[in-house]
Amino acid sequence: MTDHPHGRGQLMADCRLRAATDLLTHGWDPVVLAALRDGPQRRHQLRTAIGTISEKVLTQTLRRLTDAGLITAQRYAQAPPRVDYALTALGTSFLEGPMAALAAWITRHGDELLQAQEHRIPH
Amino acid sequence: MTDHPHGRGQLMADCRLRAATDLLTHGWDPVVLAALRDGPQRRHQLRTAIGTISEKVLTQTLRRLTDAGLITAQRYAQAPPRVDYALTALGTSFLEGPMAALAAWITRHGDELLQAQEHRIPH
DNA sequence: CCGTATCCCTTAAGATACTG
DNA sequence: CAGTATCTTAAGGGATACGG
Repeated sequence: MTDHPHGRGQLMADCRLRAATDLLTHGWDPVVLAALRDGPQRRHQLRTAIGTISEKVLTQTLRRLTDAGLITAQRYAQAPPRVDYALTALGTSFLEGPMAALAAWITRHGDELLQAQEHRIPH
Repeated sequence: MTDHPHGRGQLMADCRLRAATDLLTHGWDPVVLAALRDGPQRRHQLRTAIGTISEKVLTQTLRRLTDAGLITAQRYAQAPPRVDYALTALGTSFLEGPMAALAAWITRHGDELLQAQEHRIPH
């Protein structure tokens, strides 16, 4: 879903809307953003805080969020190297806007959602 | 990302949060939900309204949203068959809550998002 | 410590032909 | 018209070993 050779029809033809929804189609993006909520984190701090993310996926996620302008990568020229990741203003607004709305919706309707899925008959 | 044999760490360990974010990891889900915004639609109406969704994917999406309890499938015993898809109260609340928040965020910050991605150097 | 490079598996998604 | 079946491609994700 990263590239769009097809488009998703006129309803979401707006490139901006696609770009934003893509921030959520990558399941780890919200996790990493949430992990940065309380201030900058070094890479391995993120890794341990999140717990089960792989090296590769963490790298991809950080790069994608950096490219999108939601986080910054502050690099210190040291040995051993050190990199601090932090939310940008854009990232913070995304966290406090859409993601907060999602979290709020879950606290209200999450039970219904889970309940419905329990009734699923495993084909 | 449909199943979760791994979990996403303690930050998002809450199953309800995962269930909700999964509604957005399937890129077509928001599109179909948005297409139902103005009332019930028959299957082929959705197909033409959306434009580029394939038969299979439309079926999968409708089934997933139905299972999640966000939409209903009203079946009429006719020949030729007729099925009306409509938002449930849960689906409407999802549309008016998280998705509206996302749309609102885009109108404010979408430009910054696109601008950042333009500066991406294609590896 | 911060990443990269591989290898492998799973799945979203597209295209098309076909059934009730 | 609604939906299934089948095949194919591309990409996400996991694990681990290696490099700067």
